[in-house]
Amino acid sequence: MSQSRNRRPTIVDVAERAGVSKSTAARALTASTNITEETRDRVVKAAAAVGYERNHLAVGMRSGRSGMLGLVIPDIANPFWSDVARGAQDRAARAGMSLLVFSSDWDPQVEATHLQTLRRARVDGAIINPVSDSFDDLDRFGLPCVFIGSSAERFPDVSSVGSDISQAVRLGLDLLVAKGHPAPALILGPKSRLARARFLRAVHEHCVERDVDPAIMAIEDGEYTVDGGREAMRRLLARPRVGHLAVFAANDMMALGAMMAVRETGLDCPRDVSIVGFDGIPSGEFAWPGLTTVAKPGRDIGERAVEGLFDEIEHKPEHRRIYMPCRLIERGSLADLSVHNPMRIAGAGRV
Amino acid sequence: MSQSRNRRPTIVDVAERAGVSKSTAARALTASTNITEETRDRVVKAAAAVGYERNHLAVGMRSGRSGMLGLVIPDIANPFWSDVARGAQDRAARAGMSLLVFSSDWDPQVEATHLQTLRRARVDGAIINPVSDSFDDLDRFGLPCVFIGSSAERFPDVSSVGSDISQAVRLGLDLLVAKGHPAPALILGPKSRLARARFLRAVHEHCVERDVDPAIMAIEDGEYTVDGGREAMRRLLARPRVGHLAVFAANDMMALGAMMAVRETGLDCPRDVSIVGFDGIPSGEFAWPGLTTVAKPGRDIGERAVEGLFDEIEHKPEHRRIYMPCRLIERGSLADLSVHNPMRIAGAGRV
DNA sequence: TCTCTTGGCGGGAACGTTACCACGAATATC
DNA sequence: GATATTCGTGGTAACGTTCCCGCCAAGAGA
Repeated sequence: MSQSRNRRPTIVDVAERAGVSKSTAARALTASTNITEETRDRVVKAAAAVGYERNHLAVGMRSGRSGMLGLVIPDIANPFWSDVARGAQDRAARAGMSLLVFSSDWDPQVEATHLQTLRRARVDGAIINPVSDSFDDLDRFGLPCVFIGSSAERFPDVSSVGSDISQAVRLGLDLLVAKGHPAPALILGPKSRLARARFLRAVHEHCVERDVDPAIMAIEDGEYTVDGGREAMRRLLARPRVGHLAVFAANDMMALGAMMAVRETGLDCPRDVSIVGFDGIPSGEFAWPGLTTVAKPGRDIGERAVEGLFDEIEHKPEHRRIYMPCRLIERGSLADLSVHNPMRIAGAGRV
Repeated sequence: MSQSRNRRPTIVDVAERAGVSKSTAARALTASTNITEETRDRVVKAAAAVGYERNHLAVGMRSGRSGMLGLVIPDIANPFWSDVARGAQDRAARAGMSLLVFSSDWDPQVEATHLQTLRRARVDGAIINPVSDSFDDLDRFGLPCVFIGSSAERFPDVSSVGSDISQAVRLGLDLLVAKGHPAPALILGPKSRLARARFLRAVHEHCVERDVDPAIMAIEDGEYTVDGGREAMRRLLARPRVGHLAVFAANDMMALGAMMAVRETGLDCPRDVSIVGFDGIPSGEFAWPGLTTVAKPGRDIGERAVEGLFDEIEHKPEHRRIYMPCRLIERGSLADLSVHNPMRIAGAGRV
């Protein structure tokens, strides 16, 4: 009588079956204090018997903790961001929390909508790659919040997790120098993007350390896409030059586009042109030649963002900015022109 | 007094400010009946003034609808599945619903845990790529549910959305035949996988229609990975053969691995070996030569799955099985050996 | 034996929302 | 002009959970 067939069992169903009050049933199923081992056992058995599953909506309402986290990224279908999502999801699941995932498509309007949905869903916190330059909603957002990605830089009073661009650029440039390309050309993103400035600053720092004038490096801009990279590379190839051309692209998609442009021009990578990318997307592995690149630790960034969010939710310490180290992936797109390379004599450079 | 600073405003805060009862406030903010335009206006203004956001936890508890959907896939970082997730998320968002995303990593144990989390979260329904062969939890799952992927085939009494393998195989085989490869070799998945049988059956059907004996096609098995494809291709190349070798791989990763094996053996694709893949992952575009493949409509599958789930939630009609058509992506990995191809004389085959 | 403490348990309120019902006023119908 | 209908509004219960408080019994100490 107490439990109709099509209703999901509640804690009172469990209590009735175990012959205790719902308070006692709740205690048995949660706290470990003030309860006889024998009573607890009876309740647990009753819960299993009726197929009881705790209603997290009710728990969330009562406790003010929904047990859910929000993740707002530009595009879950983008390999880098899906990697971030995977890391975040894993870390959240390990803590018994669920992840609400949204794609903003780099559209501030869409982003605002998703943030509102997050607030309504009463998530306990959110991880956001902010697309809107202003992010007016921030003050209104009113939830524990961690930013990810380079655009997070704009908001000094919010904790953030990103990749260590400076270290990444150093990694790429060191390799280029070691392989005999002391002043590679640069393919960068649009001037409006903050990431571009960050990248360029890191390059300059590296240059002054080596006592080389940054001005001698050729620079072309483009959108962070395959086509953007292709166009930029075409312009680079159209410039007068002597000998081998080395390129450091600020994004793997652009690097892949650049590689296409090289091939379309009838040249060969890495024989005539060397290319180093930045991101570490899977496609780089299957390109030919394989794309040498500096890989961002997407998954780790996702994990650390969740951990940072936990801090934010629980202790509210000082806001922190975390930069995750990137790592080099050497494949075939970079020719070794260094003096110590025996291959150099044969003029091959093929890897 | 009514609204302390650190509490989020509720509907009674709105009601007090608008000078109405909370019932009226609720009506103004939801139903469009039995309310004066003037009153509604006052309430809406009051809601905006106090920064009211409807609490979906409470709504869900009261209405029995949480407004959330669950998605359980093997790996959100896998390009195909992240595409599915993107489609599902878009469609859900369009209906004002949120998506809880989980990765099972092909582990039945992990899957079971996620399903339990979904039930506890009181999602209104779930989209699942079932990994466990038995899926004992299905009867216990007790939620509206749509399966996706070829493994869904095992469960006749659950609605499912997948790609039309039969049509996809036909597409690939038709192209191979048209380009002068009447009996390509096949690289398939492990014998234990249902998808393998489905693929092979479709090939056989196509063969009988063309009056060719399927037995003349060489077959190699492997895991659905790059290495699996590489090994399979090595074995294929080790077999005695005359002239050009054409291969139809049941998975893009395997196809990419096969392409590597070809290169590692000192042969050239597509001059010596033609390769056609199946999936349509982005990496295929950047490989060299570009991978000709049959693309599964991942995003569409995600969208349709959500739509099917809506049907399941609302009307509960008959269970349905939906097969989404795949589409051909022609790139450079398939040589044209047909009699009508002028290039054939030159012996190039390069695209 | 009486009081005091302790541990186990039940009753009730509260979280924020919406559905249902009742009430009064205004309009429509005869 | 009396009754029926409609419309706008307010009060209240309920969704399922947990927390606080009070109660009772059992044991300890005087």
